[in-house]
Amino acid sequence: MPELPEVEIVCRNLNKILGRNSRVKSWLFFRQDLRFKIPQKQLLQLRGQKIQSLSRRAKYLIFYFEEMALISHLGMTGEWRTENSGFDRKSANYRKHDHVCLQLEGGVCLVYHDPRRFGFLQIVSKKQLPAYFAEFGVEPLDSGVDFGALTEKFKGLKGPIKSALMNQKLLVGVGNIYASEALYRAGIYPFKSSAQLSRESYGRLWGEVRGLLTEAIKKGGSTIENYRNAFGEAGEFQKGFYVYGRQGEECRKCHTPIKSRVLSGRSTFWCPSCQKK
DNA sequence: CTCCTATCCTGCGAGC
DNA sequence: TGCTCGCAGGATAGGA
Repeated sequence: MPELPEVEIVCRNLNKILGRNSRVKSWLFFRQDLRFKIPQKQLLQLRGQKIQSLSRRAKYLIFYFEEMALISHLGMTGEWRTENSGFDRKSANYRKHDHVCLQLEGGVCLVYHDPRRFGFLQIVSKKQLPAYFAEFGVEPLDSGVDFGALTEKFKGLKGPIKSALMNQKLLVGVGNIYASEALYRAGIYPFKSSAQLSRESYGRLWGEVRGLLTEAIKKGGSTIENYRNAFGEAGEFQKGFYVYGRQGEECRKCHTPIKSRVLSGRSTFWCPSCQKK
């Protein structure tokens, strides 16, 4: 589920909830061995504190407290959902793989659910945040991104363009699905070397990345109107995929069968006619 | 340096 | 029906 659009949607939905109830009452821990061990003691120290704001950086959620920040990464299968106060392990709506419950004053609980446990929660001081994200690339949806400079960086790379597009040190938020989709939209062969791609192609690619992510946020957001029950779930956008998961099916534009091949261990999809070598 | 592989986990669908 | 296999949207350590 979570590439940039999905994390952005979770962030927006959580913000709606936190607008009303934002003070931490306490925490419940059902399981602590996520990707990293849950920092229980530090989380408990946040009791009584207000969540000042919640934002997204790359595929990470950041909850801001007085001195500290809580970082939440959803890994592959992480979800936050709401439950009413009184939720615990014995509640009827407790689900397998619910690991943490953040109880807010005012009667709402935020429950972190993550079957594969690739996600994590970390506490860092707010001062440490710039260092934490120092190695991360540009936000594709920010205004004022220097895409010319990004193009030059990409042109200095050796590997295939799809790998570069997924490298979070250059550009954040694009994962395996949106990489294939963006390259399709831009008419770029995924295995083409980053260095050999023309500046014109890069110009198209950045435009398509932004358009794609924006559109995905819009579609996901529309399905998740009833965010209190369903936020965190994938939206409608998968219906609009042009290539992802469509190997053997016809290209929506030219009817050529979509191909797929593994690149760096990740399934890669493209239309051999629309995306020429 | 850069690139690829394996790995952390559970669930699901395909195929037998 | 029930089993095994392969694969899944992230990120990183370690080897070549």
